[in-house]
Amino acid sequence: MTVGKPEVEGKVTVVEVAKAAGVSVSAVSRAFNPNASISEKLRKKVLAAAETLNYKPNRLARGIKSRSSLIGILVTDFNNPFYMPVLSAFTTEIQKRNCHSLLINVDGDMDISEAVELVMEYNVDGLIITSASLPKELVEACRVKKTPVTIFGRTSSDNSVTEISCDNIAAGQMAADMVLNAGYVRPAFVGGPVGTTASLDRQRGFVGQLLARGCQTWQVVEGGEFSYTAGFEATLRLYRGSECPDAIFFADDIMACGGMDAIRQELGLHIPDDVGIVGVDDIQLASTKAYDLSTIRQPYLEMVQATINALFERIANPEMSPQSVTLPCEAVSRGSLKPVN
Amino acid sequence: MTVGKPEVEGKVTVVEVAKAAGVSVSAVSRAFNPNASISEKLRKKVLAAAETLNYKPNRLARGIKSRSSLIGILVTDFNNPFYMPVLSAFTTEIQKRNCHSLLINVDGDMDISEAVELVMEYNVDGLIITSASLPKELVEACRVKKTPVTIFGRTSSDNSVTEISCDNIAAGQMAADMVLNAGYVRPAFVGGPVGTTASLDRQRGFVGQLLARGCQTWQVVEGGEFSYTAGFEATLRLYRGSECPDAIFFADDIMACGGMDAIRQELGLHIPDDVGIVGVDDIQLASTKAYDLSTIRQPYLEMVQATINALFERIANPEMSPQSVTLPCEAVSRGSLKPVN
DNA sequence: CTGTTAGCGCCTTCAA
DNA sequence: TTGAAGGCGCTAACAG
Repeated sequence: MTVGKPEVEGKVTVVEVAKAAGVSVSAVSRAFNPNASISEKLRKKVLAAAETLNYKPNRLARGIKSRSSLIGILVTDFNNPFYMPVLSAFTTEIQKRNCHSLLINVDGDMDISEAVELVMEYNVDGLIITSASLPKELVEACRVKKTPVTIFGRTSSDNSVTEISCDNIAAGQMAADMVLNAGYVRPAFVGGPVGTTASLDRQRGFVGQLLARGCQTWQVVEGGEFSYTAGFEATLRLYRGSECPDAIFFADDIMACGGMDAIRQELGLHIPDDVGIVGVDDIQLASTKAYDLSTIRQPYLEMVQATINALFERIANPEMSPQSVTLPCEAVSRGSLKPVN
Repeated sequence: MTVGKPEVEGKVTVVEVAKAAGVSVSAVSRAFNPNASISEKLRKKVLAAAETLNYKPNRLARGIKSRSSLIGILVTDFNNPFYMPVLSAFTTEIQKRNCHSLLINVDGDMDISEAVELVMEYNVDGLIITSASLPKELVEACRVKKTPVTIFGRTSSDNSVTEISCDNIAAGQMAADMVLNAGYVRPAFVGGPVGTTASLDRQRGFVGQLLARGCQTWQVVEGGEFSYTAGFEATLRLYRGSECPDAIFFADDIMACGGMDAIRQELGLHIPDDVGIVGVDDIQLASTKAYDLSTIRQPYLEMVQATINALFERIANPEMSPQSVTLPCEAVSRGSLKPVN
């Protein structure tokens, strides 16, 4: 009825292809399954027929019994620019493996538990959770359902679920070294969401290293969340106190950017001469001339790779036990710290 | 066998629930379908049984015959921060309607056509495409399959598919007015990806209004893509020429930020005194103190709403004809332009 | 309003 | 290796 591919009116299913190719439906099914036993000749014939009919297997129907080829991605912090390239990398990697991403936004009224139950309704082959931990009973539920889960950017004590993150304690230590090496003497730490292991570990590493190197004049304030505004306001609060720091380590870059703007625009201080700044992540913004932010880079591409690898390994082999990975961070020196002389 | 919900070993399906509730499977099915005819009493009974068994309908099985409750989202420009809140809003709105997002990254080697064919394999109920147009034959394919499509952030001449965008021509005009009203006399336009209607329309509106108000001393350069780097480099190119502009209108905010950094850091000029800057979008970055960028805001939340509304209307009523919407933009004055006196 | 039954499109035993 | 047949979990006629 049209040009090119014979646009079929009705649905084209295995039955139509089988008919056209003069074979059985199971032959068609097998032709489309990589690890089914079928002769090259038959497969060719089927594929040819499928081509002319413009047949595509229905993934939903397939997913009922076997793999859905759906990977659930639960995102909890959509406002943090850090997750944009992360999400991009996840979808790319997932697509490379002929699977696709069911993206769930866990920001609003939905909580992690609901989200997990939800994706289960789609029979996802695997589940990625960004920066949030999983209640014990959900871990168990996933285990029963044999759905591999990987948590990105978070570590917990127990290893009943595979977690990929960077070494946040080392990140804090590196930040301390950068600050002290540049000659600052009254550093402060501005924390992210309270209770987040990422933020806590960075704080612990930072303070620990300050103490180890004999620095006693430090302070800590809470930011409350990973956001520009939180960094901005925490910084103002910091300078309302009596002990004004000469360097600040922010729990992440977007907070650091907020803090830098507070320092320059509201407090009228100079970076890096009056105050030195360090963040964590190395988001795109950090490398702009406007911020030129020294930071501890999270190797997010490697983290994504590791996450995907771990996930698909366990999809292929569900009996495999969870295996966590912690990747090293890297210090990136830019103009927000005085040069080391 | 455990605490709380009776963790069932085997799969729990309509059959088990029906058995437990002492009803038929169709009763169970109906209990979970909003617009099925079933007495409140029966539904209660079924729901109770389902609750104790911890039953959840299998969406894939359901999707085979009727709605999959999957909405495909095709994203072409994952690097532009503008799309982060957009994506967040899309997922939120879709989830509000008890559907979920199948996110496809069309950045890499995959093109729109492949992506569309792909989501079709998942029987998506609807399809959202961000900032890319759809080849004619795909429009037809979607029509045949009765899958509603909505294009976000783009307009084309033909109205065979519903498109939601903002008034880019008016945006360009507003930018021209802002620039001229602030007293600049040699404005330039820096374009985005060549051939994009959004960029072209902004340019057309901008230049048109300049001419209408008697300004003849303008110029146009190509940026090539919506990115920080593209804006940065196009700006340097601009100032290598003989005609140095005293104001620049960038095709979008992220380009404008790149341009601002080039102007301040590389060229040593002052904003807004030496050069005035205007962008389009009003991304988060634009309102930071570091950039404080005057811009033409795209009403992205309203655009998302309109997109979702149009999409779900057509899902509910597939015979409805496509209907495009163009929303007004809003000028946002900040420090990157001299104040109007 | 409710139950029975026949598919949806595919995969996967089971024989041949 | 191939084909025939019986599900997978759910929905949608069709009866009652």
